[in-house]
Amino acid sequence: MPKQVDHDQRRRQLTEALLRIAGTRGLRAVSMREIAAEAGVSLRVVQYYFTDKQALLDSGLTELTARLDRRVRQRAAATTGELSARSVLEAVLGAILPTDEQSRLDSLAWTAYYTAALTDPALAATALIRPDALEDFLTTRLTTAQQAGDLASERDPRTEVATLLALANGLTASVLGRQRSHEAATAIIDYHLDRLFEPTATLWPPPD
Amino acid sequence: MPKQVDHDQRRRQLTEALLRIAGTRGLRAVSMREIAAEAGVSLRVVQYYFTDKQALLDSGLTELTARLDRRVRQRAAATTGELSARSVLEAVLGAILPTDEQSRLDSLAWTAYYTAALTDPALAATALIRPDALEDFLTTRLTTAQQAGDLASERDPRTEVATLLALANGLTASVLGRQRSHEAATAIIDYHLDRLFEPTATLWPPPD
DNA sequence: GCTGTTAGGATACGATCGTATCCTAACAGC
DNA sequence: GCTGTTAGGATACGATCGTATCCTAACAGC
Repeated sequence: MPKQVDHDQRRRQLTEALLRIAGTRGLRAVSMREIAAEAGVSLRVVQYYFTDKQALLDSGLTELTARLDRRVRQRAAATTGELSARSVLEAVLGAILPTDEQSRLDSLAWTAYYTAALTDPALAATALIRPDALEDFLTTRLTTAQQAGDLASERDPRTEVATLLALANGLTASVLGRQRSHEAATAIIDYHLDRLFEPTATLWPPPD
Repeated sequence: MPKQVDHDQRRRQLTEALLRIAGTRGLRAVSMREIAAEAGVSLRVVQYYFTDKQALLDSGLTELTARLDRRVRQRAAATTGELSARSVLEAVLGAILPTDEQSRLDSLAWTAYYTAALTDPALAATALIRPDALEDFLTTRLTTAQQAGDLASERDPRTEVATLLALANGLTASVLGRQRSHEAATAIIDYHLDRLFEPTATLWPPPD
């Protein structure tokens, strides 16, 4: 076996180049030649390590999913000891919102993929999977919190989780569009969580 | 002046063809020739009525904005007499969520435009305007409701409105991705509004 | 009826795209 | 040292893109 090259490393290098382009200039700007230029290799190398463009796009989507998953887990792990449902929610939602430049680029690329998948059957199967696992996990957490008395009994945990995830996605869109800062988005989520975990009975009657 | 043709009508016809393509096959599939085919005219006609592709895209975006605006106003007008803040919010949020096939197509096209604008300076100026007018209008409505005692005094009207709009956008994304039905999305919004307009003091103490 | 403008048919331009092909330098195994 | 495989350079393919150009049929104004 001559000229040993780490194929996985090569593919990673090219996938990262693709995601940089997608995050800065959009999926529209992603072409085989642009990826080659961004990765500093020739067009032939891109062709050599991926059978076709679709395989490259699939790889980008897989990497993006892995990155988001990693971010969520890292945030969750960072709240060691802190096992309250609220801190878990804060970690997950904080991982979804773009904060630094890198997560902004990834979030942009993800949005581009999601939107493309809405009208592209080749991407739909991979990009439009329902985030069931995350929703189930958070719902379980919230149900436990409710049983412990940390959440008002008339609240529905699953609906609350669905609300929070949709809210985080909606806020992400506005942050990407620079309509609000990520701090402003975080403040809105905190406000919402404040109301969610408020004691059931307020002590003063409504003024009338 | 020979051969009188209604230019505005022609441009509308072409703009609608563009939006049909954008809503079904994405902005990616929008080309001068595809628009011509969709509108049932020759390429030359498309060129004749729009100086270039960018002008056509701008026209599509303008029309889309007008349609959304029209939908919101129609829903608002349909709740005649019903002047409660909640019914106004229901009307606006219901107009944002895709319900029938037409609003789904428009919502898809809008999402495609918004996403493209995130990485395309030529669209950014028009597509990424902050929806200040709507947010201000709803905030004023909610503030009035609060003064009338329909909203708990510790709620912040502007944050609540921002939350609702972001929630509606997030839910729209999930409806477009067929991750939930528009009925399920509406139920989530109703649930949220139930909590928002709940009497301040609940009558029972939290179980502990 | 002649003339000038308008609406649009026909065709071609260079650029860029994904993909295919051909070829060679470099090295592992014998 | 010869041989066969691998990694990648060079180049070309047909398709499609936005745009430009050339030309003519149809009609309003005189």
